[in-house]
Amino acid sequence: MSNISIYTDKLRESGLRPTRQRLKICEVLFSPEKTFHFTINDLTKIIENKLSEKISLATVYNTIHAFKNKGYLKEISINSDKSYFDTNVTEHHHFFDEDTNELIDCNNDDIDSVNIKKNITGKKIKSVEVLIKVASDNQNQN
Amino acid sequence: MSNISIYTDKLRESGLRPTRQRLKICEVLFSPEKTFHFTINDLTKIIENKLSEKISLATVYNTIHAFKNKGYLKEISINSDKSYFDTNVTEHHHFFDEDTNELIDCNNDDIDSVNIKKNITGKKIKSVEVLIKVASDNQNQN
DNA sequence: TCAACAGTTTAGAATTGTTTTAATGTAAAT
DNA sequence: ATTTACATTAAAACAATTCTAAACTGTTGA
Ligand SMILES: [Mn+2]
Ligand SMILES: [Mn+2]
Ligand SMILES: [Zn+2]
Ligand SMILES: [Zn+2]
Repeated sequence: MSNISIYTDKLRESGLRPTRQRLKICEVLFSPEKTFHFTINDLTKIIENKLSEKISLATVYNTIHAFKNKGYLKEISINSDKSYFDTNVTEHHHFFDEDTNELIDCNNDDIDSVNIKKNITGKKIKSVEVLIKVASDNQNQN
Repeated sequence: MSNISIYTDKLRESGLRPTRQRLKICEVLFSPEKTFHFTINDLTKIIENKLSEKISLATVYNTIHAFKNKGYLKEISINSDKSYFDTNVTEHHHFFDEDTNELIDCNNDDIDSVNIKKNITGKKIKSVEVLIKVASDNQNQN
């Protein structure tokens, strides 16, 4: 499939030139039908498999940050160990499975929209997100 | 005030002996009327001011983790830079001010309780928390 | 055509928050 | 008192992320 022009557009929109490495990142991120969650390490490994060649961590970080700033990716903080990124850039909620450290999207019709009665003077709400931590029954609570 | 026996109890309950350093940590954490949010660095500085003496980071980390495991503190992840801790251990929601990097508690009557219609098979819900990111109007969205 | 430029890749170094280590010190139990 | 277990500490190790600077690549325009 010739998604390549889509990828070059996204890169240019993000202020980046389309290069071999960056196009491969795009392929991994934007060709799957389903959105997904990943860490920088996940992504780097996937790319090195597909590319059969090393890619520099600096390139991955740079590209991911540019996409995040442009709004083509979201960053999700679960614990402070490492960052998770999300190719689903719509505002949505998450389950986090503490047994497997896995993030699971929550469809908007799985949660009633959150009704906030308070506001901070002089501040605008930028996002409202719910995080539901789950674990198998016989598990020590976090 | 003689909160000291309260502090020693909390320490013992957490599996720790009461020492000068740990009692000072307790005083900073548990004597204020209002709950508050802090980072390890915040806390260490406060303690060193009150104590007029250095305290080892390792001691602070150990004590804070023991309290967290016992449920006397909560850990909150906002971004992956650093951990925030909360002396308010009830389940509650937060505003996060992106301009100042400040956490603000959300009273339970400021948000309708979140209604979750989906569940993950074999998993129990451990917590449900809402994070509302805010910023001053003329601000670039995260 | 090809030199000059702007932006890119990369390995490795630096930085930051956190955890571990191991030597020394202190509280508690006997 | 003596012994034991646990604490404190500075410093080292660690892991995620960011920065650096040298080599590289694609583009531009003389
Ligand atoms: Mn961050
Ligand atoms: Mn870190
Ligand atoms: Zn998601
Ligand atoms: Zn709070």
